[in-house]
Amino acid sequence: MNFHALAERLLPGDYPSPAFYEEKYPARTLPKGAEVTRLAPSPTGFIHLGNLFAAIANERIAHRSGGVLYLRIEDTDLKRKVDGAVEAVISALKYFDIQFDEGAEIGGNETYAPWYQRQRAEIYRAFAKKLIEEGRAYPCFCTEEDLSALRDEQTKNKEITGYYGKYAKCRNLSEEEIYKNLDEGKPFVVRLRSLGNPENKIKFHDEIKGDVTVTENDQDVVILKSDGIPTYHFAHAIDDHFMRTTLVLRGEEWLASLPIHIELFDALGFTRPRYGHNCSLMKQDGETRRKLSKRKDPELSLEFYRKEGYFARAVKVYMLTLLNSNFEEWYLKNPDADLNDFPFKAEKMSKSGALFDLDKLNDVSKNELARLSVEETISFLQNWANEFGTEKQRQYFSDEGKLQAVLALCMGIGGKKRRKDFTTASQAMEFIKFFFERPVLHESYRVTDADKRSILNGFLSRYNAADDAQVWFSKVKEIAAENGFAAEMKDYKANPENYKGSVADVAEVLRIATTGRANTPDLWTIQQILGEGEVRARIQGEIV
RNA sequence: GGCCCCAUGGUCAAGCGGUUAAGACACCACCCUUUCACGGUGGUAUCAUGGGUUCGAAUCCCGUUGGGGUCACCA
Repeated sequence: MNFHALAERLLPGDYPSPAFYEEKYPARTLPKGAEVTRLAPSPTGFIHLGNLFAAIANERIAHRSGGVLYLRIEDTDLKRKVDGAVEAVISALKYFDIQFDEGAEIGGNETYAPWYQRQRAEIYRAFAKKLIEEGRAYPCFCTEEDLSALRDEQTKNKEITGYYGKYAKCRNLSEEEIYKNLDEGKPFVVRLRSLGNPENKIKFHDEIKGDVTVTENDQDVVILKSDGIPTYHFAHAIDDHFMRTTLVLRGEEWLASLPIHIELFDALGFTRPRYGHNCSLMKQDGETRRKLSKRKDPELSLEFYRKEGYFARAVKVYMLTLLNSNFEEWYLKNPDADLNDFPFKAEKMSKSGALFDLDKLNDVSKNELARLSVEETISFLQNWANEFGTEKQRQYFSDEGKLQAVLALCMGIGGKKRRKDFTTASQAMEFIKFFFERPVLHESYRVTDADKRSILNGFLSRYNAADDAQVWFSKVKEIAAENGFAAEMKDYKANPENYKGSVADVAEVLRIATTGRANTPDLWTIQQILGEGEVRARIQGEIV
């Protein structure tokens, strides 16, 4: 068979030689040990926690080593394209401080452009043509029906499915048959002529999983689809070679196709990059757990976390604790260090998939938010409110002095210990709501209606906003004594049967009347912030 | 089903042949306290299973079980 003639018929025209491309996309000059990693999403525009998880790992490894992180868009499948998706990916990741050095819509080092695979069609065809010329690839005229019939038959016979060996019908088509099909205008794909034998095992070192054994590939995989666009596998080999990726860090769902990639790199005469296959983030789904899925878990989209108002750094810290098991310990020891100073290591990544734990994220969030100053908190809350808050919430920011006082109280500024009441912006806004809006729903009082009125009236007759906290509380004690409640906690604890309750119960009545809630930060301070008129009005409103 | 990966408390996990099997989250109790939050002290709870190897196994080997992934002209 004249492979050159066939190649010319299949992919007519002159294509540059491999040497040309080797020169066009030269090896990078980078310091020793520097890693070139990449993110290569398809442009669906949807990113979830799992993507962020992988993105952080790639970013850290590139930048810790003084290397490069680039963004390549795998748009070989037209069905997946969504407008504005690339910008959405970039901005979502930027929110978590993940910056690309080069790539689609970013630019940077133009040497390795373009970063959209559709714009790289020529190079894929050049190498496909070369493989055809070498007899390592061939046209296949099988239709989708042929293929699914084949699959059905193989399934029925309990054989391995796929296009391989004796099942690869078009593999040994005669020259006449090929040209006849071509003359008839039949569409074709280009398949790799696999030389592998699944009996052979390949020992392979994975940067995360360690030594793994994989089976040699024997599938004649499609490398060029009928529209002349490469499949992922082929594009991966070409792009990661010519973009000079040193470390391919990707999800472990790719481990199964690693044999294909190994054979492709060999067939093309490229040196393989190193690989690390990271486990995916899992989600509890009923009795079992499964990989996060963009279809099934919309609540795990990054957008969800922005809407809830999770603090970006908190999400990142949590991801880091899952990513590198020694991160948490390091962070405890170096609470003030830059996160980027953490010595991130691929080999410290877990081999088994971690269950996403919202409790833990919330705990991290509380701690992170408790590190902020009042000013930082205001700007964090305001950014959130401007985008996701209600009109009323945005008005909280109009009286900045009041807001500062509220936050200082709720965050425990000035006290010995910071409070940790805030987990997200939306929750914090809800938490401080009663300072700005009269509570509509009050928690139920636990004293009798008569006691409630008596306590509230007793407070109103004594209340003076000029009182300091001590005087104020001594008045509360008076009210307690007057109504048959113990003024001193220790008296109550000693003889609970002698009292209706304690001063704590009295304070609770005042707290609910003032804020609508049974649990709040210090009540005296709250009343100071609210002002005498507002306090009286609220309490009066509860005496009906 | 074939192939591959994985397996320490409810969750994330340390551990690399000898430990009372760390730590964090969650949970419980107590302390602090006018409530809550914070903080403090203590507690419940883990080596999937069966065989080896070894003086000695969570750690090494084999089987079993369980979980996950993958088997496209999608990535």
